[in-house]
Amino acid sequence: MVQAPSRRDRVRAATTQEIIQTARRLLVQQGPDAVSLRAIAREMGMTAPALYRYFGSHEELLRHVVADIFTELASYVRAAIHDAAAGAAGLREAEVMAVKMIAGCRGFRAWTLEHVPEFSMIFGSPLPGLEVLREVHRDPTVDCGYQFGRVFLDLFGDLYRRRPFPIPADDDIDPALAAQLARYRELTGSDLPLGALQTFLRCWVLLYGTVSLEAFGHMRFALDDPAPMFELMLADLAPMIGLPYPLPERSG
Amino acid sequence: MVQAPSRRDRVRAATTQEIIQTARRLLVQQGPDAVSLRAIAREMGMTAPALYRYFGSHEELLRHVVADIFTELASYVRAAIHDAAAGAAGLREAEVMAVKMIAGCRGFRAWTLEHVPEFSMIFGSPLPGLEVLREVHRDPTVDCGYQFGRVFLDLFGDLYRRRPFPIPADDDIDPALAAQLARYRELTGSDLPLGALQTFLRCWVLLYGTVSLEAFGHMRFALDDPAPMFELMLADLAPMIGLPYPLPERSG
DNA sequence: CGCTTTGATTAACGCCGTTAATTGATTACG
DNA sequence: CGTAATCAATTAACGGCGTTAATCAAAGCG
Repeated sequence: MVQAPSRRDRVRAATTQEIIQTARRLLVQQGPDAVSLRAIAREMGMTAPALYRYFGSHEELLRHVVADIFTELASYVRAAIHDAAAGAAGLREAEVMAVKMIAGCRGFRAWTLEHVPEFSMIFGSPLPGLEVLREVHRDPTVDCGYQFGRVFLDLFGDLYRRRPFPIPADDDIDPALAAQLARYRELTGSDLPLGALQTFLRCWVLLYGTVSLEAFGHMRFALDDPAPMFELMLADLAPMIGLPYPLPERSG
Repeated sequence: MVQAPSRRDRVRAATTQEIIQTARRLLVQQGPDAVSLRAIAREMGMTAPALYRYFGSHEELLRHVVADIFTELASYVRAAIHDAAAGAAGLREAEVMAVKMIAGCRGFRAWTLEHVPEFSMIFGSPLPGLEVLREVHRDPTVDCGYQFGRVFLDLFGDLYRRRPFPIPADDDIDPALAAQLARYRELTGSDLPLGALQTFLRCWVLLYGTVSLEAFGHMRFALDDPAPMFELMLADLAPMIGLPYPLPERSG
C-alpha cells in the first residue's frame, strides 16, 4: 500500500520542481555553462550545499532537468498533433492521419528551434558517464525519453492500423535487426509487425537527422536557412508510410 | 612575398601541435571534461598560463582541436575511399563508383564509432559562443569543416559526372533552397547542377542522422546495436544516386 | 521540557580559466 | 663584447565551480 505523501514531502517535491525550473531558466537565458549548483542556489536565495538536500549531485540534478524537458517536449508534440487533428475534421481518414503525422514532425522541429539549448541537452552528445547508469538506477531520464518516444510510436501505430502501408515482411528483415525489433516491441507492449517498427525507426532517423543538423548548425556549411530541407525530408518520409504529400494545406 | 618561417616560428608551431595532440589524448582517455588548460599543461610538464603563449583562450585551443579532428577525419575517409577503389579494380565503372561511395559512408561511420569523443566534439552540440565567430575571425574550425565536406562533395561530383543519376530540375526546387544551393555552389567552386547539390545534402542528412544517432546512443531506447540501421540507410541512399545496392561483396 | 530530525548555513578542499607581475634565458645589435 | 630587448616560462592571485564536513536554528514530538 502506498502512503499518502505528507505535507513535508509535498513541500519537498514543490521545491524540487522549483530547482529544476530555475535550472531550465538559467539554461535558456545564459547557456549550458550557467547551470551550476551555485548559480541555481544564488538565483533561489540559497547556498549551493542546500541543494544537496534535493539532489545527490549536480549531475543528478541535470538528469532531472533532462527528464523535465523530455516531458515538456512530449506534451508539446502531443498538443500539436491534437490541434492539427481538430483542424482537420471533415477530411478523409487517410488525410487526417497525414495531417496528424506531419503536424507531429513539424511540432518536433518547431519546439526544437524554439528551445535549442534544451534540445542540445536531451539530444546532443550525452552527458559524460550517463550511459552506464541507463540500467542501474531508475533514471528519470530514461523513462521520460520512452514517454516521448511513445508519442510518435502511438501515432505511428494508429496510422498503421487504420491505413496499413507496405512494410517489409519479417523474412526480409536482417535477422540481427529483427531480434532487436522484437525486443523493442515487447518493451513497449506494441502489437505492430516488425516491419512497421523498422519503418518507424527509419522515420525517426530521418526526422532526428534533419532537425538536429538544423538545431546544431551543422548545415550552415552549405545553407543559412535549412527549412526547405525539412520539407524535403517530409516528402521523403510521407511515401514511406503511405501518406499523401504535399497535403492540401489551408495555411502556409 | 612570404617570409620563410624562422626557427622559432617552427618550434612554436611544433609546440602548438604538441598541445593539440595532448588535448586530444586527454579527450580520448579521460573525456571532454578532462580537456582543461591545467590538465594539458600538467601533462606537458608546464603550467597553465604558459599555454597562453600559443592560444588566446581555452576556447580557441578547443577550436584548433576541432580543426585537427576534422582534418584527420577527412583524410581517414579519403583513405577509405582510395583503398576501396584499389580493391575494386576490374569492376565496371558504375560499380567502382558505388564501391567508393559506400566505402566513404562506411568509413565515416567506422571512424565515428572508434572516435566517439572526437565525433561529439565536432558534430555534437556546438561549443557555446561559437556560431557568432563563424564569419568574424578566420576560424580554423570552419576551413577544416569545409575541407571535410569537400571529400564527400568531390566524390559525389565525380559520381554524377561519370554516371549522371536523376535529379530534380531547377524549376522543381524550392526557390528559397535554390538560391542557397547556388550560393553553396559558388562557395565551393562546384559545377554541379542545383538538383545534384540538393540530392547531396539529402544524402548528408541521412548519413549524419544515422551515424550521430548511433554515436550519441540516442537509438538505445530501441536498439542495442544500430548497425543494421546503417545498412538500411545505405539501401535508402544508393538508389537516390543511381547506385546498385547491395553490392556484390567480396568480404562481409 | 529535552531529544531528534530537518533544512539550511559557513568554511574549506581542490579543481577550473584567466590575469598580472616577475624571472631567466636567449637573441639582437650598437 | 656587453647591454638592451624579447621570449617563454614561472608564481601568485581572483573568482567561480562541485563537493564535503561541521555547525546551527527551528520544527516536531515523546
